[in-house]
Amino acid sequence: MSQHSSKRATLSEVAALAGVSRSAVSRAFTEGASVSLKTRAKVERAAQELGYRPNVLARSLTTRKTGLVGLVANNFHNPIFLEVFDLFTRQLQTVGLRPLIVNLTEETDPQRSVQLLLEYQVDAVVVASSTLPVGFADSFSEAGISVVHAFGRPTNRKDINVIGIDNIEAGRIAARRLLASGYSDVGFLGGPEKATSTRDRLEGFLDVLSDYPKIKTRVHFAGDYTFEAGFDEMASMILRGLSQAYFCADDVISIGAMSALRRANFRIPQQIGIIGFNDMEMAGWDNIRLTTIHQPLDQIIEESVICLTGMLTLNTRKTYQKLLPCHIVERDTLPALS
Amino acid sequence: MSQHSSKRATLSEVAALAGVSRSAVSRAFTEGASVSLKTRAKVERAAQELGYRPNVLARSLTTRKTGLVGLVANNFHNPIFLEVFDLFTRQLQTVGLRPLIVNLTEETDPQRSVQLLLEYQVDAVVVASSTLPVGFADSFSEAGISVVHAFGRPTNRKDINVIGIDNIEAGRIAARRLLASGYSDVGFLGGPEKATSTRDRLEGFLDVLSDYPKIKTRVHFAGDYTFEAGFDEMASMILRGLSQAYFCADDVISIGAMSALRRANFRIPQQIGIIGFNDMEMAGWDNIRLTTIHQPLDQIIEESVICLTGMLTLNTRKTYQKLLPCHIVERDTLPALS
DNA sequence: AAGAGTTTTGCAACCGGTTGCAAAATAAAA
DNA sequence: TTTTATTTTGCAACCGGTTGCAAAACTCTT
Repeated sequence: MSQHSSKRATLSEVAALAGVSRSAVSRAFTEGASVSLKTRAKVERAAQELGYRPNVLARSLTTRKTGLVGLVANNFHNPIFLEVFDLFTRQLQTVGLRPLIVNLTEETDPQRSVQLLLEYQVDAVVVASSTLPVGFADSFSEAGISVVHAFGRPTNRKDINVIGIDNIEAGRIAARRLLASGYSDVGFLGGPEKATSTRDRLEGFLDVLSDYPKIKTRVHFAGDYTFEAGFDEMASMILRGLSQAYFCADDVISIGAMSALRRANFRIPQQIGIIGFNDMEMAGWDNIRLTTIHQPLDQIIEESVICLTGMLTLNTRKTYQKLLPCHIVERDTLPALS
Repeated sequence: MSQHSSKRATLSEVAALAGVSRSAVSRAFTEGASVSLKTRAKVERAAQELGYRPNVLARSLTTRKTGLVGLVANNFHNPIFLEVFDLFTRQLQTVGLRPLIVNLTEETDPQRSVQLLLEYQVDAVVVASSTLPVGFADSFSEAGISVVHAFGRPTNRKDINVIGIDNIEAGRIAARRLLASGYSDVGFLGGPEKATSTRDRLEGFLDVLSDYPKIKTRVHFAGDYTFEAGFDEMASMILRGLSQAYFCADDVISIGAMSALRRANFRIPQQIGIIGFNDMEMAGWDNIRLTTIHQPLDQIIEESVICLTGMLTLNTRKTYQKLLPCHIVERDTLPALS
């Protein structure tokens, strides 16, 4: 029967009620500490009575573990991020860690976010973004916080863990797929030109196509990983002349682009082929059915959390850099292969 | 020049380096505390030198304010929630509060979440959901944490703040709009039958229609606020016979339903009219253009945060229950009104 | 220069926990 | 029953801060 005065019960009060020392209470609430069953029972009864719950923050003062993990992101307008969020929060809470979200907007000062997470003594930071300036993750590491950069690009800095995909290879996969459909004029429609993810995907894309000089290649960038950016860019491309098929470096850009194409009465895939990137939930919706490159979200996030807990429990300092493979999932925006 | 030893600098170290007492350092970092400019300068230099940042958690021990706010949600599969998330995290960080996310899944024990937030000494909790069992928010309040239920339903419990919309009125608005188009056979397609939001919207919907006995009315429920649920339910409705227009009590359900209709070659709005609910970003996308009832997300969230900060600064205990008005945004899934 | 008023400072206690260490209690061996 | 080994317990110091209070250091008068 927990009782609820406005003030929260404390360790000492429990100790008093149970008739034991404060240490005893502390030990009763610590996994694997040395307490007899007798006292533990007494303590538990008293705690129950008072509705006592240990103060994790006070504890963290001596244990130096807060269980807090900073989750830094800047892409709150791409629906895939909801999936990322869902997976991260779930995974983290299953291993007993609590995500502290930082929404990096244009207004917020990145350096301030670093300080903020420092002040909250986070055990580690996850940077979940492919568009953050290279070197942003570094500043955490410089401040002495372990950091894993999910969806990041490998780096030769030894103190940054990176779990992501090989964007260059993804670009190649897309190019090869378009070649397999026999197109002779193909385009790339990326996200922000400065985003490493877009640059890498483009690099791989061109890498393959450079072996086929007869195939015409065009390159465009949407300013953002958003529907509007995809729509607008495609709308202007329509006026300037189109390729036969496009690799859009993000699903939501693909959807925007397709929307512009349909509005201009192009039929997909008969007249224009599209291959996207990410394979977000929505790509499989019946009214979209986007052929796209699947990014193994759940694996990336699972590995990230594994990496995290690894660093926290045994605090090994070995760096973890892992790129997971992508694959195409065929739907209805490219002609079926024979 | 901050220097970065592996260990973080502490108050005492700064005090030593600056040649002042620990209290002085503490005061230098406290807004409006009594320190001379001279000492403040000394402290700031030393702090800079050591890369010192105060430990917020240690501070919270005496101040009894952590700056942490629990953000509890269970709808990580409805794209609108990304918008909710974006707004909440932004708003909270502008007032200096940090969101601690709890992802309530089927596996997680709700009571455990309550304890967890208690252990982390959150200053308050925001429950952001319209589908959580009535009385869930209560358990926080019972545990002595102030709670605001965003998107909730008004309650006569005096200790729960509710900021949301009048779902019953929203149902009425939808019904009137369908009447205005002259339909004589209309349907309701809700979310989970037990969700209060769905029940209330239905109540309002039927309330209006009960005055028009000649108009045929059908009621259906999708099991979930998801695309698939909307798609599947509509698919089965198609087999059982359709009304002329539907009020779908959520945008993502609407999109699923429309997808099923289009696949069965129904034309929208010519053959079947649809009005949704929420007005999420995607509803305005060019390939969707859903006529829908706008829910004032930003206002709800802004008010929620205002309510929160109100309770925290002046800790008034007066309850705040506010329902904001909704309005229709006309797009292309209902015939235009003359 | 002494006194009164105001601001700044440091001491020491406290916030709610943990933990090394030695003493006390218990169990096992002789 | 005494001795020895093992487990359990409480003391006291500590984690990194804050804060009431009285003393110290400044002002400003007179």
